[in-house]
Amino acid sequence: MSRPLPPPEDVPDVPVFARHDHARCAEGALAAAEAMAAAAGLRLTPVRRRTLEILLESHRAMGAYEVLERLAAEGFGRQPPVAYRALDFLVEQGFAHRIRRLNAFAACTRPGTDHQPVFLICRGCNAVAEAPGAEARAAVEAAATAVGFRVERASLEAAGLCPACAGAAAASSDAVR
Amino acid sequence: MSRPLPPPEDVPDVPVFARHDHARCAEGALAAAEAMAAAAGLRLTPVRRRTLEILLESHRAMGAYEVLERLAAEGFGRQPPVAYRALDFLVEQGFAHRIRRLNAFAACTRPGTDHQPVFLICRGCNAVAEAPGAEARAAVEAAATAVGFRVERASLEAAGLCPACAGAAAASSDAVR
DNA sequence: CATAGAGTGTTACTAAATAACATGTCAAGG
DNA sequence: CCTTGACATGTTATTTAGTAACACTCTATG
Repeated sequence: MSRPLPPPEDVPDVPVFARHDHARCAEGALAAAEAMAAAAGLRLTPVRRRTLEILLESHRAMGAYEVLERLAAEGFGRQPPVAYRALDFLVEQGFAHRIRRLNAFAACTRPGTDHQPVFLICRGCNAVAEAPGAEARAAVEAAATAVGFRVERASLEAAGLCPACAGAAAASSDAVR
Repeated sequence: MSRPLPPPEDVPDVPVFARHDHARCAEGALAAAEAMAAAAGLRLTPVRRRTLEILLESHRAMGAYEVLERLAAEGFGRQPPVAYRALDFLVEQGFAHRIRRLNAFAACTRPGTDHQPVFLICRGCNAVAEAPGAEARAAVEAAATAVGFRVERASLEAAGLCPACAGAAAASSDAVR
């Protein structure tokens, strides 16, 4: 059974690129995922839960094999499907995202809130943030509709520099001058 | 040497999802690539040229290994770097695009024209079309700027159904009724 | 308490990508 | 003319991603 339930509205909009209380941020996301899974009658089993926790440790995207290594070290299965199944579950439920540019996965920073983010991938520190994507998605939709294409899914990913890394880059190029 | 040159303006805007004279479409793209490479002092060598021709045969995205198989059969090298190097060259020069969602490559339908397309990937026929992406990119840029992120590159990819496949799907679901 | 379905684990394999190194080609400068 | 260096092509070998297929276990339900 999987009865639809309004998502919790108390998930704070965490500014990933800003300093923040990460422990609290991760706990919140985990709690939200737990609540949603329970409400939907889905099982956030040990592997799945642990996988989410691992992703939540940082705001980086992690490869499936990197996750697998961690899981294996903690006594879970050591074969690829173990990681892929857990990750696929998390992605399906919206607790994590697949970052196609990196062939990797990142925890969702706002689980439960209905969002279609643009992913911002910093090439300096590898952080992945989610920016509101409604406008961008509307524009993609419009461009597609204009040629008769029916969009089912869209991935909007931007690579570049986060504020901190851009600042650092500017500072070091100053130093050279 | 690599002097910048204004791109040729005579590349027709081919509607990939519409019926079109594909031989002419492919020839045009190849000619444009040749002209651009010559103008920029770059070498469109046999492997590179052949790789582009292979991609141009269809409007599908092809995996590097699929391309490699073809190249090997024609007497070129049979190891992955052969294909990857040619493909990377084509992508760098804007003669082809990397489709991240598919881990694959597609020939550019409008080489030389300065474009930042949205890719439309049909799950029915695997065709990949390019739709104008200026608005969508502006929206992504705006969303990024709002959180202080500096965008360097963005991939905008939509998966769904092209007009023909959407029509076919509708027809078959009619048939069931 | 039987049993179907979901979940977890395995083996085995295919596909994608890159590192590191050897060889060939060709144009520019001595 | 011949050397030299840059670029291109080829190789071997390895890493990283992803999936198919099958066996076992647990658990909710009739």
